[in-house]
Amino acid sequence: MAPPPPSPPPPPRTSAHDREFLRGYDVTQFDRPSVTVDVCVFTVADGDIEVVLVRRREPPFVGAWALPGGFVGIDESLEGAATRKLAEETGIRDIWLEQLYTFGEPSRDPRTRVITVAYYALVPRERLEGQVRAGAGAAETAWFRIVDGRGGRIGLEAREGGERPEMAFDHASIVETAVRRIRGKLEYTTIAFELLPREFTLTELQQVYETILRRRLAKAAFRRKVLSAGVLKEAKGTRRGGHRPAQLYRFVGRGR
Amino acid sequence: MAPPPPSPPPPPRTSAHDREFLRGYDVTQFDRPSVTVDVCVFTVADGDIEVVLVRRREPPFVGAWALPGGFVGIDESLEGAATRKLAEETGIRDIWLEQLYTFGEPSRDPRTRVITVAYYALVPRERLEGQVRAGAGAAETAWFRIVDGRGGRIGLEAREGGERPEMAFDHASIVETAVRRIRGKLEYTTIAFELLPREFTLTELQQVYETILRRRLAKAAFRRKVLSAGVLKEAKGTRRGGHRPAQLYRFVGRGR
DNA sequence: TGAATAGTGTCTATAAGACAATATCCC
DNA sequence: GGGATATTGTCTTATAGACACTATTCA
Repeated sequence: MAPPPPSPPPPPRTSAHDREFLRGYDVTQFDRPSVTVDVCVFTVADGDIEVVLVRRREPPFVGAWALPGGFVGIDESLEGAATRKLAEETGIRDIWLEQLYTFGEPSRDPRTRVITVAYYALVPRERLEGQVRAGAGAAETAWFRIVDGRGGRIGLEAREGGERPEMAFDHASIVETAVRRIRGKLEYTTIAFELLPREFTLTELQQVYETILRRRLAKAAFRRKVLSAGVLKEAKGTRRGGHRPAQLYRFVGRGR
Repeated sequence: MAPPPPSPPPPPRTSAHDREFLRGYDVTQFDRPSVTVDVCVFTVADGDIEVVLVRRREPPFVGAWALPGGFVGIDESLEGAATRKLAEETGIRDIWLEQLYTFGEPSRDPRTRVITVAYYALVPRERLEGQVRAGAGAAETAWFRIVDGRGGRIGLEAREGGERPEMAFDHASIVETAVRRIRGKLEYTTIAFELLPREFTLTELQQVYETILRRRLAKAAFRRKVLSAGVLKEAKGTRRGGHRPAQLYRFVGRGR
């Protein structure tokens, strides 16, 4: 092989010509959509997936349940906006967050054209005890169990009385997309660990998988597979509770 | 189980209160980012992945290579905008398209705050012969081979002389994200078939997999797996060429 | 000691990888 | 027939699922 020739220094990101153009650039020359973020925060509790919603106290959809979210600041990153709105409206902070999908049908918001970048978050149940409270723009926050309905639809569990909570905008569709994404990624990523505290037992891990996948897994095979993946490290103690104590593990990812 | 009570009719999507509010709603009360779409069109040719780029003839980044894309119309869906801009700038139309990710770092465009919703598309090589041409806003279009560089980076193949084509904005990062996504989804979806014509041989299918995954696959195992998946139907003819002719297949998905 | 859960061992069925044998075409 | 590729068969190895057995704690 011939040795590679020396590479020239990279050109500047903006040229002098560009800078001149930019001075005369008018951002108002096009009609622009508004951009929001919405966040689906999920946890696993007692064999169910749950999502946190806030009750709207401003139009549109006053009184309906919505995902925490809101407008993106002009100098704010998308993930930054998602983190900020989540903290403002629900008090939840310092959690794992990942972009889900961007929903932009022209009719999805009755006010005007609004494109929303949806995120999903997974959080251990314990982290939330006493932490969730209604903040700015939210009249109330609550957890809703996710259930699988007929026709493969995924939605909120019906209340006593049989009616399902009404969701604002296309947020029901966003939640459904998020649940499908999590189910898909569960098997080839390590997102399950985001739903568990720092230390956990293999049975607790298996319960997370069983809840999200909606089926029982064989215990022996599950343990073999998880342990051979080499992403867990034995922790010091055990979890005790009336029976044989269970070894605690910690997620360490590849290596270490 | 108790029989479910009759469910009340769903409430209207917007209430009278909402409508009154909307009459007075001022969309200009917030600073709004601009929103664009960008499209990564990939094909597989001669053992390489290739992406189509257009040379910019307007600032910023005049002369640099960019993904086909542009501003989203105020009443236009995101996918509609992606389809439209792709046709306008490259002449490519009627192809499979899927949303990739939304890039929104505040500094990613020197003009103003621009959030871009990126899409990726897969198209059979044959479909493009003579179809790709530079259109509105593009000085030139060209195909670039994708190569894996040191440190796990994915980028454009260097030209003769050793320099790599300069890409506008954060488009190099978008292309890299798209290639990773395709590599990941190849194994658990049927996107590979989007890269092949209506009828193809199993060897051609295997070559698509080998190109994208960058490794040789065992022929017997590959055939067993693909055929047992039940998504192919034998087509009428064979592909002839100096050797034993190969059976043609057609992708039919589940069932039929 | 018994109930309950943790953890391990074994057998079988299935799938993946390696390798080779056979089949069919064109020249 | 020879070259080249298509297609199938077989053997080995790895993995998943089912099932049962052992281990440990607390009441």
